[in-house]
Amino acid sequence: MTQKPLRVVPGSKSGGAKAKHRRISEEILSAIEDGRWVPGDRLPAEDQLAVEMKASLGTVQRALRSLVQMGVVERHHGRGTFVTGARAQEGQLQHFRFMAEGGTRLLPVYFKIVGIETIRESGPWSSFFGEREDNYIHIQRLVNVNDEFDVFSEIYLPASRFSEIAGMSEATLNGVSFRDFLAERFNAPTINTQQTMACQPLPPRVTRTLNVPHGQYGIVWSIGGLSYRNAPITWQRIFVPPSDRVIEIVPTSAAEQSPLQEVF
Amino acid sequence: MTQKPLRVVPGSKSGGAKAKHRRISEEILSAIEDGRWVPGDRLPAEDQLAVEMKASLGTVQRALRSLVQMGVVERHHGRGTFVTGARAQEGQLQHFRFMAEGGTRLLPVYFKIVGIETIRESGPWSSFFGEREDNYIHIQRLVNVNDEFDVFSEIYLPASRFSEIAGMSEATLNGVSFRDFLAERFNAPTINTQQTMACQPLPPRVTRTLNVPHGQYGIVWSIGGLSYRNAPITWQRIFVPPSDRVIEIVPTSAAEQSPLQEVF
DNA sequence: GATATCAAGTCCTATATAGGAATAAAGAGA
DNA sequence: TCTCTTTATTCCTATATAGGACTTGATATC
Repeated sequence: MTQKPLRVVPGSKSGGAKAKHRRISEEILSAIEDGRWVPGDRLPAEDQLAVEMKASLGTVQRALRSLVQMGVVERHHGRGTFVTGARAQEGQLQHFRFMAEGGTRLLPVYFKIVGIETIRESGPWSSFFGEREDNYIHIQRLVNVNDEFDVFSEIYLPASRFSEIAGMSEATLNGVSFRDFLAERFNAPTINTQQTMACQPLPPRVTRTLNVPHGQYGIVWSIGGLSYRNAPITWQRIFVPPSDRVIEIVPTSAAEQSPLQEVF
Repeated sequence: MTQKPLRVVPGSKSGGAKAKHRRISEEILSAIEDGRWVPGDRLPAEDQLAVEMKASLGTVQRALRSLVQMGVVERHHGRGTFVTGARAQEGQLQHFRFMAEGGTRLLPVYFKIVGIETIRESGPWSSFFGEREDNYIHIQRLVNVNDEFDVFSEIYLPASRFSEIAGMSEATLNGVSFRDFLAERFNAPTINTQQTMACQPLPPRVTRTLNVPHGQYGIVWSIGGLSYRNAPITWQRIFVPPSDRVIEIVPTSAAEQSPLQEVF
């Protein structure tokens, strides 16, 4: 009796063989993840990459376009291809911005650290980071917006990866953007986020710090920060008390969600 | 004396001549905007498009990839290229989702219209739509989440474009997703959004409808819906009273902000 | 009638090649 | 010294071509 031919499941990517342009993208991405290239570095020219990768020019170009799309590299006509640095948004938080109601001008913000500690408690952050992690650095900050109103921000970092931070002084950390800081010092850029929101009573430590009535309602906004390949790196929570100030939600991806006419 | 050669400003796209692949993208996009192709339609095959557009296959493919990126078309191996329909997310609002705290399951929602009127007042919506529009259809809805808690939603539509809706009965409009409805009936898909948020006292008509105490604080969430080429089509505002329920923020772009491994 | 095979249509990947355009640095000329 | 020109490097666009892979429907076979 003859061997019955294998019936290939429709829709399956036969064998999981990845396209070459994709393999190249991943290879370059891995190199960046590993720190073989760091933000600001120039990659080899595309024709040279083509030789190294044993691919044609067009294939390498396509791979690089994917990385541009992801916000991992930037390309400049005539200059080269560069690993994207965490570009600091002057005086702004990174996942959202403040503006006056109806206005267009962004409002400047200032941070002040009100507490750093290492904790073992679990909470929403532990399910975000997964079960392997059990020590967290917990940093609480007071965020002032345009000298007018305050927001409370707290960040949870896995202690194993960022242990150096636990030893830093408040003076060192004051005023820094953690998004930039982690990207530059730890090669852990935030590429994407997971966000949830609710209107709830603010916890006592927050109402005390913000100097609003005990039990005041506010927006409780949780932001999980993900890096390359969706690896979790930060979990933060923002407490926003009532105010006229309106928060503009910015895109969650580093690949600056370009206006449509720029997508091409 | 000889004519001084024109000094070209560095960085200028000499003459504004657009790349061919981009011109093709825009041509197809225009056809879709004009309704020459409607959601679900299959576009001509890529090699046929190449002939029509007097371009090579690779160029057409690149143009089509841009449109996929924008969420305007979908391509299926072996089947064809299709204009993206507004895919209904069963029982879910379109700009955000509800889930229980810490849970992963999305909660179903139900709409009930509590008021339709045509108004002339101006407000945040008028600056969003621009000054030319002065009549708006104002639709207020009660949104029930999982039989457990309620949210208030209101939508402002420019009356000139959507006048038919003003004449529709509540029965017709009850339960529909306006995002899908506008996409299908008016060829006005929401491609992108502008969002702002604040914690503020809920207005009386909202507290009455939601049956919460007068003056209760809540999240006031404004969402401006934009279509192709960032043309404004809807302005809506969601009032979220306090609750344990946590809202998951979904990406604002129709181009399903794919997880990183799918970007390639 | 059910199943297997085949063929056409379509998208997907990849290559080799050509010339254009932006940038930066080296060199020529006043 | 300053300005202009040239050159090398680099990215950008576009073409023509080849073969592979998925889907669908028609055809042949049992």
